[in-house]
Amino acid sequence: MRRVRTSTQLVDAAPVFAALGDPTRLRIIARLCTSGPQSIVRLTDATQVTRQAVTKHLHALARAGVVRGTRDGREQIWELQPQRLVDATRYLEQISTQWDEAIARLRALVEQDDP
Amino acid sequence: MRRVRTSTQLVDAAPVFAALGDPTRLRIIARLCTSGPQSIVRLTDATQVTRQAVTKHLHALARAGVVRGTRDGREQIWELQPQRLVDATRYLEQISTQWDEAIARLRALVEQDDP
DNA sequence: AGAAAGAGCAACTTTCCGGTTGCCTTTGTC
DNA sequence: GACAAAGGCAACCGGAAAGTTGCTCTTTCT
Repeated sequence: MRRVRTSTQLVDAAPVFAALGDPTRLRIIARLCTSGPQSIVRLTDATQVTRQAVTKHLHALARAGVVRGTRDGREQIWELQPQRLVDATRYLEQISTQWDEAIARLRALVEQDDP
Repeated sequence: MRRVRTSTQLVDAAPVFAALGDPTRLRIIARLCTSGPQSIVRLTDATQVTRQAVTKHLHALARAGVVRGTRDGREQIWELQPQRLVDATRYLEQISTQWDEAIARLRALVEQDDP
């Protein structure tokens, strides 16, 4: 089974960025990574929306693989799953690198024509 | 004028991630950074949607500061504006770092209680 | 045992988003 | 000047997404 690498990367990256593209979700993530794993109610008072809204956001983040939830008694504990974030970082770095190279080529071309 | 740094960063970061959270837009960005600045029609045949759809996406990207367009004759040339992407990368790195530190603190706590 | 805390499920509303179609303006070229 | 190429503008549509409210269920605590 052959796969085109760049295309696969691209399709994989979009949902992660989409998951990060909401201020409430970003706030949840920030809270999760400063204060560690915690329950929904604790996460809720970090935001300004309902508990159910936070629940939906957590499921969205879980669908993107950014977060993981485990049951503990009557509480559901959510924790960060940083691998996908690292992947996203790599992807952005790669884009910046490619762009820098393109600019370098362009500059070389210009200087060659007009030294 | 005083500003809360983390909050400002958070609010600024969300629109950039939202802009990156669409496969078609990611494809446009990839095309822009491999093949350099180019017009809408050239960008359109890198995707599988209409020219107007591409135009909308470009405006969305411009609103997020990821891309910039200049008029040249009857063509509109769009080019990447990598600063925001670099900012986004920094933000993700910072989150990962904070998370690692939180994990380290947690581990230290556990080993202290149960050596 | 009974109350309260934590959470899940479902329905509903409102707004936004991706995409298309249709038409008009500007610019370049023969 | 006529025609084609590039693009802007506006209306429209279907679906997703964010958020709320209301109810139920399980677990814990007293």
